[in-house]
Parts: sequence; structure tokens; C-alpha cells
Amino acid sequence: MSRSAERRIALVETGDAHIAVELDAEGTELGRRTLARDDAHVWIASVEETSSPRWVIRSAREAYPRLLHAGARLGRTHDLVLCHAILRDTALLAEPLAASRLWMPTTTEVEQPTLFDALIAETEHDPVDEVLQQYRAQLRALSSAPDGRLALLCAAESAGGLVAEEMRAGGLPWDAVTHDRILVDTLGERRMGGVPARMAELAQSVRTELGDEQVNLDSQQKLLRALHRVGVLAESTSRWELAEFDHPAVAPLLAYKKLARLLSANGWTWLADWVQDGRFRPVYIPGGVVTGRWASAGGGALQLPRMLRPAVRADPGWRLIVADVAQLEPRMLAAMARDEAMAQAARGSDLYAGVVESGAVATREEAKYAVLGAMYGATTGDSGRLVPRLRKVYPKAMRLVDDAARTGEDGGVVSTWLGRSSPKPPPAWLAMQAAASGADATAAVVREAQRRARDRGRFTRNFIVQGTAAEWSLIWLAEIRHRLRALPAAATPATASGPFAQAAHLAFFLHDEVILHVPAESAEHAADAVREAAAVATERLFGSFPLDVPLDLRVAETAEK
DNA sequence: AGAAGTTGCGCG
DNA sequence: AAAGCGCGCAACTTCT
Repeated sequence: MSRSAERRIALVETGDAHIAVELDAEGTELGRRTLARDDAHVWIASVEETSSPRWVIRSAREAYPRLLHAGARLGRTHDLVLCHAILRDTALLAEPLAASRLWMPTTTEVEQPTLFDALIAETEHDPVDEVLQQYRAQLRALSSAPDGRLALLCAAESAGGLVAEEMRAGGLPWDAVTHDRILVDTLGERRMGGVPARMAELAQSVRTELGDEQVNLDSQQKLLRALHRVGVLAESTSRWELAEFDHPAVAPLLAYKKLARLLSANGWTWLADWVQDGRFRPVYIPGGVVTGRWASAGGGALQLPRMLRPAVRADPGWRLIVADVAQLEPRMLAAMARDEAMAQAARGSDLYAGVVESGAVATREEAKYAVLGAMYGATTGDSGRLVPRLRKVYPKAMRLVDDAARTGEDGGVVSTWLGRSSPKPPPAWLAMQAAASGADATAAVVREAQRRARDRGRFTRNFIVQGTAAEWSLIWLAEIRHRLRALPAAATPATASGPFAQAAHLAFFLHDEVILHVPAESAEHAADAVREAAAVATERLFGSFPLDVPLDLRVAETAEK
């Protein structure tokens, strides 16, 4: 469908109603209607079915949960809050979108009203006018772009906003019984008013070996002092440092710390707080990371521990599709830099094996550290030592990241493939650099400024790669979602009610991995959808440049790795 | 007593 | 084993 043929409808929530405003391609109003809050979803669903418009909304985060709950799904949106952040900061536009506090994400905390807010309140506009004005401003910004990249990014980001809410509504199927069994098997029997049995035994062993029956193992300071008393002269209580010491307290201590971590991060309290009706529902925050990666709030969705993956279990009659991309970031780098040699190494499922084949390094481990070091800016250690070898074999790719690093060191801004730009350095950073370049700068100030400049360089170096990988993933998600909507309703309903009780849905997303929850009879079609979506994402970003982005995909009952 | 900062861990 | 990017969270410690 061509863009101009696309129907656009702004959907604005007012106190007790929704106003739907029909728009043309420039955002000019063609007509409007008022919908009572309680049955807006009926009209929306019918319009969705007959003409699948692009809905212009303030924010999916704010508006979509209620619609989903009422039974209306939105196909495509333009999310003004998400797109405002992109168009405001992008370096691709000579004249970026004007920043406005009105279009920042609303925070949940109640903030003290500022003078600025008071000013806004005084001059408050009609909410419909505000939406239309902002949309027109964003359309103007997009029409001044040199190519379609920012428009693609805005569309993908908006789709991400929908996916995030739909994933929360659908939830990740979570088997509390399996989770509990893992906890008991690992931590020992749960005991009222104390730590679980096995943890208690380990703690006892540690205290005995330390000759201190009282020491609190969860206090770094007290633990460190106790260790020093028995001759373990570690500087911190971190795992890798303790492992260096040969003392009988070390082994049980490391085991205890591992269990303590599981208990506090994903123990019974977490299970009770975050799993209801057999679903884990974290809050996803699209664009929550400066690079464009998603953040999460609550539930620790960014740290789903490997150990607990067996608790991710499909409902009866349903399956999980578990898919991830191996080495997404270096693949993105190869294509961004149009580095044919690196793309050649990326042919097939293991990029690191390809790097070894190219002769740059001898082993797969070396390849891994060299490639990670190139993207992260390692300068010392094994990783730093290997990076120069990549410069010989992949000069184009290395020039791209090296240039990004230099731009950052100089205080500049870099952009991802689709045009999301890094934040400008903060005033304190600029002040430090200015101070260091003054005639009276001390050696210490100069040294510190150089260190901070290198920090900045490593950030911008990584930004372009991490951010472009996030863009690939966004398109992947959007294309998966699009294809899932065509699948038939489930033969067996899911165990949890809600908008996805009978529909295949995205259930989890983490940077380069997705988990889908799908009716068993649709599993193969859903798997195909995930594969097709990956191919489309690569093609949308890089056109005909030959880049492999292979998936590790399986259809299973659990998400076990 | 509660806010703010630090440490350590686990995820990509 | 490493020490290079990006996160969230819990528990402890220090500050107010």
C-alpha cells in the first residue's frame, strides 16, 4: 500500500470520551467524531477491520492497555511520544523537531509541579489540537529527511510500542510449580523465618571455616573483614576475586552467594509478586535505553536467569517458539560498513568461526574477544591485544567503529543506521575537556579529561552498533506481529483469559531473542513467520547487501536452553 | 527513618 | 580467564 493511500485517524482521549479525527497525508483534518469511552473500542475494532488505518496516538503505553482489555487491537500507529524522542534528537535533520515537555513520557511518580508546568496549565490547549499540531510537526520533520530511514524508524518504534503492551497483556506462560521445584532443588526446603535449608548449610560451613559464627555473609564489609582475619586478603568480595584464593571458606562462600542471588532476585517473593494466572508480565519500555534498546521496569525482565527457563512452559495444546540471533551486533556492523570480508565471515551460523577462517586469529575464543573488543573499545588485556588484527582483515568495519569512537572523544554525536542519534555530552563533560585544554591545566586534569574522552568514545563506538541491532530487532518484532495476526484462532484456548486467549502472540523479547506462545496446530506457521520476519528486517535495513542473519529457532514446550 | 549512593550479580 | 558497551534490581552502607 502506498503511503498516501493509507488512512490516518488521530485518536485522542479526553476526560470521558475518545475523539477520532480523520486526517489526510499532511495531517489536515477531514472530519471528526466523538466516541463514548465505554464503547470506543467497538468502533475502533470495526474501522480496524474494514480499513486498517494508521492510528495517531499520544502513546501506546498510556492508551493501549485499556483498549486491549476492552477487546480492540490496533494494527498500526504513529506513537507521538516515542517518535518525538527520535525526531527531537536525530542528527539526520537540518532542523530537528522542537523539544516539548508535553511529549515526554509521563512518569508514574507524582512530581512537584514546576513553574514550567504552571505556565503550560495557564495556556492549556484543546487536547485534540495538541495532538494534531504535534503530528503535523512530526510529519514536517519527516518530510524534510533526506531519505526514508527516519520514517521507517518511527513506524518500527511505534509498532514496538504496541508489541510491548500486547506482550504484557499476553504474558509469558510461567509454570509456578516448576519454578518452585527449581528453587527447592537449588536452595533447599523453604523455611519460615529463615534462609532455605541448603543455603543455611552453606552459610554454616563458611562461618565455621572463617571461625566466626556470627558474621553476616550478605554484608560485604563484615564479610571482607572476616576473610582478612583468616588470611584471605581479597580487596573485594566479588566472585572472580575470591576464586583466586585457596582457602576452605571460598568454595562454600561462592556457592552461598550464587544461591543468595537466586533467592533475592527470583525467589518465592518474586514468584508471588510477578506471576499471576500462570503468566509473567513485566513492563517493557520501548526506547528506554539511549541506544534504542528496550528497558524494563519491574520484574527484572532483562535478567531472566538461565536457570529458570524451564519454568517458561506453554499451555496445554500450545507451543513456544523460541528464537534468537547469534552475534547480531557484529553482523549489523558488517552491513553498516558494507564490509564484504566481514559479511563473508558472517556467512552461516557462527560469525566467530568465519573470523577464524579469514585467518585474522587462530581460535574461536580469540575471534570472540577480538570482535567484542572491537565493538566495545577494549584497549588492554587479551581482547585489546587482538583488536589490531581485525583492522587488517576488516578495514571498513573497523574504520566505522573507530570513526564513531573518535567523534565521541571529540564531543560529537553519532547516529544509528536509521538515524537515532546519541545524546550530546553533558555540560560537566564539556567543562572538563575545556579545562584540560586551558594553558593552566594541570597534568592530573589533562589525564582525567583524556580518560573521560576515551569513555565517551567507547560509548559512541558501541552506540551505532547496539542501536542498529535494536532497529533490526524492532523491525523483526513488527513483522512477526504482523504475520501472527493472519493465523487462525486456537483450537484449545489458553489457560489465561484476555485478548490472546485464542490467538498466537509474542510473549517475550530481550534484545535479540523472542518467545512466542502459539496454538500447537499453528506452530509451524508461526515459526515460518519468525524466519520470514528476520529476512524482511535484514532486507529493509540493508537492501541487497548480502548479509546472513541466521536464527536459532526451536518449537518446544519449554524455553529451556 | 527514609533518601541516596555503592556493591555485586546476571541478562544481552 | 577476561574488565571493553548497555541495562535492573536487591541488599547494605552512608548521608541527611
